[in-house]
Amino acid sequence: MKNFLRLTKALSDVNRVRVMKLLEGRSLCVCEIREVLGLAQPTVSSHMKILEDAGLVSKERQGTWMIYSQNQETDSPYVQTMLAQLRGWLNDDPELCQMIAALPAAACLKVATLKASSPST
Amino acid sequence: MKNFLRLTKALSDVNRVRVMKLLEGRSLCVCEIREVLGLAQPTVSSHMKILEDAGLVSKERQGTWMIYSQNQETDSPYVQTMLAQLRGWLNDDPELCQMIAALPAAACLKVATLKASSPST
DNA sequence: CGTATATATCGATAAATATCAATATAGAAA
DNA sequence: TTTCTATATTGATATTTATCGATATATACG
Repeated sequence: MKNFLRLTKALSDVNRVRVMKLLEGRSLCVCEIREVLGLAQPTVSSHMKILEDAGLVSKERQGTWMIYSQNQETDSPYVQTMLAQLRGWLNDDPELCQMIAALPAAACLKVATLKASSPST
Repeated sequence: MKNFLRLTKALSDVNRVRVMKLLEGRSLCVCEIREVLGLAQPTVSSHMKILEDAGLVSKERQGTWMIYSQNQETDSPYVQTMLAQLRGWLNDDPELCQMIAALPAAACLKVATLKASSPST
């Protein structure tokens, strides 16, 4: 029950649902999420911690950036089901469409990838 | 988005989730729910209104009782999916099992049914 | 009609939550 | 090391929410 409630509570805030839908497109760093949602950075970090505790997202450090992704490798049936269902839901939400369109073309990620695959080593 | 959040918020309270699981067994009146959950009657009415607004339950008056049921006839895909999934979830939750066991054998409903099908008319 | 029972609504209060400013931490680069 | 950038944590505040007592409503029964 506790895990189930962690999941439903995580998905009961509009900004956290937006994050989950944005993460369907690609992984995002905190600064990108902050930009798109128009929230303060600590607020975003707080939301991401709640999503992580619910098992909905995983994170990976890339230099100073913390890259958040949908946690597809979860072993929670609740999370598995909700991630799959969410993918088919809310796809015509106008505000969400606007946010996805406003997402820059992976500014942080591009740099991070460039650095990771840099031929300098 | 608004409807989706109504659903997740409705399912983000432990007592409301308990109600939904209890309603899998049979319909319940407010007084039965109050008894099993150990909450005050206005609290239960408040919870049931939230579940109803989310589309998760329907109600039917039978005399002075208000009988609540799972809203299987919903046209919301969110609700349809969650009702179906919930049925397979939390079935080994010890507290829930205890509550289901503690449910009297449809005291209110029996009387209501007796009256409804009474041969006195 | 008045009484009794079940439920809904109202009003107040306590707990939980979302938010942000300030600060701390961690890694990268000079 | 020092500095810079990105993120996390802390502390305070405002909003939301869960809860209950008191009251209102609605139905059944006499």
